[in-house]
Amino acid sequence: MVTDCSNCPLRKRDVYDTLNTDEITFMRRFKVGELKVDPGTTLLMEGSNSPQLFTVLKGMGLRYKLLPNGRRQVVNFALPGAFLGLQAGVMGEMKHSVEATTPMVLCVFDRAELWNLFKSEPERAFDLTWLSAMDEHFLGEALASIGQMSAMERMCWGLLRFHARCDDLGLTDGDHCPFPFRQQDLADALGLSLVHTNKTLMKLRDKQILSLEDGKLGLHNREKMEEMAMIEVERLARRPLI
Amino acid sequence: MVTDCSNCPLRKRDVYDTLNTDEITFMRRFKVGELKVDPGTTLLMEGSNSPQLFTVLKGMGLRYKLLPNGRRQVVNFALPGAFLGLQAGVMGEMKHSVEATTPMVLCVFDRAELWNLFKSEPERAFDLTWLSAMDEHFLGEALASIGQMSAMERMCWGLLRFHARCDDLGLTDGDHCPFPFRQQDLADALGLSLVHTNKTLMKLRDKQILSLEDGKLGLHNREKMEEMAMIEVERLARRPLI
DNA sequence: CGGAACATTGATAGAGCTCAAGGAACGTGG
DNA sequence: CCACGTTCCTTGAGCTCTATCAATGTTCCG
Repeated sequence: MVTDCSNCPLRKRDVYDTLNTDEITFMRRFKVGELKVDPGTTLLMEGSNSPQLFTVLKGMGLRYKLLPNGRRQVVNFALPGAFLGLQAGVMGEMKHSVEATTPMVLCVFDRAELWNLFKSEPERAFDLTWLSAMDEHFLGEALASIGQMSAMERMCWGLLRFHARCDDLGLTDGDHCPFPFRQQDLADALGLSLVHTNKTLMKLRDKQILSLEDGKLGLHNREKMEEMAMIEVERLARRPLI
Repeated sequence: MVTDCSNCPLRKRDVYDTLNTDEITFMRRFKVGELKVDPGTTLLMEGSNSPQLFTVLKGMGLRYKLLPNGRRQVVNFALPGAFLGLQAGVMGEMKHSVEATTPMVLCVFDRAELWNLFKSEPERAFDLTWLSAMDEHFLGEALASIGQMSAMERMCWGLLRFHARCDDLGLTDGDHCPFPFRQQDLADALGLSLVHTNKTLMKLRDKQILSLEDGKLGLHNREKMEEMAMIEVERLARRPLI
């Protein structure tokens, strides 16, 4: 049973822009199907030129780059609402891979239609650029964190950001949000070793600042974390959804 | 004397797409003027909502983020052909600052016209998204380098990338290319301390791998550098120019 | 000449890495 | 139902890479 765009579960959230009838009609045509994948599935591969673009409907995944020396950099987390494959869409080649961490459900779009979107749906095209600029913003912030902050600061930054993103999506329950990733994934995202990631988490647990177990992350002292991460978590007014 | 779009000095380079007459007409209307600035001038400020967008015609600058603790992360170098201000254009706020390092000449565009560009010039809109995706690609690579590589590897990566970019623009002279930045800038770009940046450069100089003096960077053993940086420098076929 | 900006170099310390080992949870097959 | 392998988390020890501190050198300019 495929979800219809007019009934998109994501779009009901406040953070997402609403669409008029014509726009929904276009999206319905643009969408060619739905894809359900198991954990561990590679959705897009670095260097490949996928004929398909995706929007995450449910579940979580990882965007990452593999280095020739075997190391891995997690470039971002893929949460519901994320648009995957834009690089292949405009540049002809993915610059990172995307892998499912949990079971996922994705809207599938035909890449060949992307050009029509730019030609006949300038609002959607604008939204796409918005999403791209947003990804760029996030990457810039990640770069600044990894380049300039200590392990403890990075950890607070990363988990605060993740929690805030979940909050926008209505996935939080009080201080808690889902966190289906391994410590190794977190380490690869923050540019830390697994061991040091574990020890840093332990310190934060000992201080009752956070909890992380059974795939649940709990932030019990966000003020302290924001202080260490040197950020104030801004809440997004709205964001587009493709 | 303002450069006319039909006579754009950048567009003559092979790497840039060519435009037809209609497209040039639009660009001419989109372009509202030219700006010359001295070294040190801040072109765009993080958090601001600039009414203007720029394309770099001549000169070089830095894109950077300042952290509350006073540290700075250089997010990218701004070279001729770079489009500045897209974040403010689509998201309403710059997420990093841009500063001139050398004297610069910039094409100035009216941000209010950006929406018209999306509505009436889908090819240009597509190009804009291309540029945004390219920036995202670069940031992802930088993140992987800073997150996963040693100081020596990062240094080789950064300088190779910079040199290759200059090469695309025809700014190289044999192994040499301009490098008007301070070691502190390089340090802030690579997430290293100034002292360690200096020592790493010294090692590479001692090994005759590179030279860096009088604002000129020389790569004398690119093979070795590529080996350390774990990259192969790909040459871009073409890229759009706004 | 004095000061500012930038590059260079040595000494020291510490944050974070690697190596190594053990524990907990879980699924599979005998 | 238990043994065993696998995956992930945890912890200790030692070491190294890189940061920080401090000082000196160089160039340029007012």
